[in-house]
Amino acid sequence: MHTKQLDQYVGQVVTLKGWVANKRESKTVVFINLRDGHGLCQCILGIDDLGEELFVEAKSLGQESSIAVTGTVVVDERQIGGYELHTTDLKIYQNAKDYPISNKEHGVEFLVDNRHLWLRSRRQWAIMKVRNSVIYAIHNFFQSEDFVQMDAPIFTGNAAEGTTDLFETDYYGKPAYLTQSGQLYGEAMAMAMGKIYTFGPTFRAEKSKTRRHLSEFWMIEPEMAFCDIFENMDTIENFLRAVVLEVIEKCPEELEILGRDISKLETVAKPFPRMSYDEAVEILKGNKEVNGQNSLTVIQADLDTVIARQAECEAEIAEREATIAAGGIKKGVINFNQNKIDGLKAEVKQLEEDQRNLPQWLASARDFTYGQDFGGSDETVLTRLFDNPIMVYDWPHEIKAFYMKRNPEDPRFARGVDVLAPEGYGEIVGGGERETSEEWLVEKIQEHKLPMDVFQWYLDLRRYGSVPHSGFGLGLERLVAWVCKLDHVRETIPFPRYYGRLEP
RNA sequence: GCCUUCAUAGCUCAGCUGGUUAGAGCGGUUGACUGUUAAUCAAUAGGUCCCUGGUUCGAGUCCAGGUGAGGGCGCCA
Repeated sequence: MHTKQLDQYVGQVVTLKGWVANKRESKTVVFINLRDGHGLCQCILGIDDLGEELFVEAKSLGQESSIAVTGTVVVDERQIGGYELHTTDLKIYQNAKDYPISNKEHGVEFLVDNRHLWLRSRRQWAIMKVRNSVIYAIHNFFQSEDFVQMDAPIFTGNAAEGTTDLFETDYYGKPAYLTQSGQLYGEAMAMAMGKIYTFGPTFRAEKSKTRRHLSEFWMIEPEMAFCDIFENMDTIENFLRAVVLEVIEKCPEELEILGRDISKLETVAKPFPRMSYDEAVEILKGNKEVNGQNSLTVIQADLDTVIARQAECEAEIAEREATIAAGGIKKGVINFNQNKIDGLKAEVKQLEEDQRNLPQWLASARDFTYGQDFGGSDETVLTRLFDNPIMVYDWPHEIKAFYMKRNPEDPRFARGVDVLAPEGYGEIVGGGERETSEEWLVEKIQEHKLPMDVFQWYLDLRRYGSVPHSGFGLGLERLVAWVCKLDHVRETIPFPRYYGRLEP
């Protein structure tokens, strides 16, 4: 029995077990918002129903105390969830005191330090539910398409894309690395099973302090035999569309709590724009328009909007501060204004950040040198013109991994594809068609100065029944961050690991 | 690795061009009051102003170094 099942028990006596999310008390009645992991329910504890002794105990309950309440389920439209419990009995498992996370605002560091408790708050609950649905939808898609799920090893002796940024461990006296990608193993498995996908943790020792990097994250890597880059792009598009639409359908309440504008996600039903690297560079540099819009002027306009908004915020702060300073108003009104001011000041800080970054991004896009990889800011500038994920393919082969297949019609390019999410979320998928020629692969391994001996088993795949094959890697946390429209990927995983963070 | 912003009460923040006794709200405690929704009202406790050194008659405030954190770049998913 939990709070999401109350609709089946209207008028009946039930017992709910959970935690005190919030409490308001008076002389003869205590209101408790009970949180049980499924939802919330307001419980009314009256002195006449409980008796003097229990009522006094109820009054003393601190936030996050664990309790069981028994009472009658009553419909009440005003309440979260639509029901409330007229309580007649109370069992206290523990009366918790001094719970550190209040219902007020907190800073990032404090919240992450208290991640084990922060997970209980409503927003975090919603994110974890969305993450769960995303994971379920991913399995659902691949299983229904006859992919076999496989687990790639986490200890590896080789490095798919070079040895930098790897976590080294001691493996019976030899160096071993925590996996950066299961792809090479996925390729081997695809030759056995036809279509496979991995779903596992990945480790990168990048010293990145940005809102889209983690040291430990979860990656989904499908690999398909007899599949070229264009079929690969079809799969990516169908896959992302299926996952996002399923999450929208299953998590309306969670997305509502997060304040997510669903219409911005529903666009995935439309085709994803596809463009070559060459075309993307032209758009990025402002030489080519998209739907009559130029990337550079749009970003400049964004900057102007930011400046205007900051002026608005500062005017409102001054106005509210004057209201408080004038005096003669109730404490509640002061609090209300003070909270608004706090919120506005946080927004101003963000806007100031934007004002420092946007001009840099603009310059970076304008001065982009053909042949380079796109940086984080370039991705943001480029995707600003689209309302759907975009797919960029045919990259200069020099900047792509050694296993990427050359375009047979134009060997300057490798058949890689990056999927860039809208709303500034950047690269969520990287993939491509794999090189099939042993000779070209050997050449590339030497070019990248990688140790040939650890790739012998991989080269075997080209010696025994080599076929065209493709695959991609999806970063789970970046996908969840986009679906939820979060500021930072660290909120998408229960216990984030990123540069400088190992606890809790 | 580079650039940038910041560090004041348990939490979120204010503290002006340096000035003697360190401020608010929330949270805690006590009381009042109320079908309340981050309730409200009153009282009350709570501080090594991150650390070290410097300038000064005087430093939370200025300077240098350190430590920790936020963000951006590079790299990536």
